[in-house]
Amino acid sequence: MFSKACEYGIKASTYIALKSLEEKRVSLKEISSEIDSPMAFTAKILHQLAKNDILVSAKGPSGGFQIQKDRIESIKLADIVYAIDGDSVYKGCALGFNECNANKPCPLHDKFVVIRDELKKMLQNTSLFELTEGLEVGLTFLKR
Amino acid sequence: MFSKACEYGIKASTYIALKSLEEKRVSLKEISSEIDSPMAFTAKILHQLAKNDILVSAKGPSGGFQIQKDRIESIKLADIVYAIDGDSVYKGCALGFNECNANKPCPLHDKFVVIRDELKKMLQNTSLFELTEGLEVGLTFLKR
DNA sequence: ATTATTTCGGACAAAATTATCATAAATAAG
DNA sequence: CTTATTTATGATAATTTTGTCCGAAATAAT
Repeated sequence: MFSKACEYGIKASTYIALKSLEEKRVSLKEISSEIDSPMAFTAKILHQLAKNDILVSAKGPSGGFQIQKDRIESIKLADIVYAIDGDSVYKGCALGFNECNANKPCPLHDKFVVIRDELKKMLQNTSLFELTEGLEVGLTFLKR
Repeated sequence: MFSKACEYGIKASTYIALKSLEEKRVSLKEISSEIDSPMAFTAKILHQLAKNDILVSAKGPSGGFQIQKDRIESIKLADIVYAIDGDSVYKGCALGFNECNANKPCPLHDKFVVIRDELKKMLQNTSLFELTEGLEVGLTFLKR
């Protein structure tokens, strides 16, 4: 469904959001340990998320990553997915056409668009804050 | 969403179904040309679908692939996807956990399950016959 | 029977994705 | 100012997926 990069991106962002809620900046080391992801690979993804203005990075001792507290509720999963995987999730054709639309649809188009749009809606409506809620009370997990 | 292999598998099966409706067997060459897919790679996928009892293959001159006419309506997309991609589409976690369930869910689990189940239902309810219908009347396409 | 055609099946190759490593750049702290 | 720490960045490697090649096996037609 999502690329590994995107999976790590969402997990990392969620963890960073959780810590940012209590004004804490977190290091790459802590992040990749807490979400159980390869450190160097995660670094690249975080860098990309920073470039896309989703999180803020700081170099040097006591540096790390953080999300502006007042944006944790307005940053949606769709923003993260878009920053990493682009719009493939939203525009992609089930059968792999570069273009596929009502005008010249693949045989699965109509049925697939319904699912794809639901996914899109879900990602656009789900904020980082929502994802932190379950984590905070130990109801959901970022690693097994 | 689906692997390339799966995309080709669905397209190929749909084309074979279309031809099988008029009692015609089709060659690999014709198939890969009609769905615009790499021939040798498509061969492997077709072979796998044959092994999984979704289509029938025949060697030798005038050989090729075919689907039993009376099964075109009962073979669902879910069968094809399962034969090629396994159950990852149905059991996969949005954030990549090997296991992810209500008991120990990832932060996105509840919202994702809704989408995943819709996809599952759609695939289980869509037959090859349905996909051929639009093709026959030139409303849908297998290549652009 | 021989031959031409077509799928079968394994080895191999290319491309894309995922992951690692090493070094540079920034910066906080002493 | 120096040092230790941490992110930034590009090169490289491993893995997975996608795709190719070629000979084997089957079989229809001559």
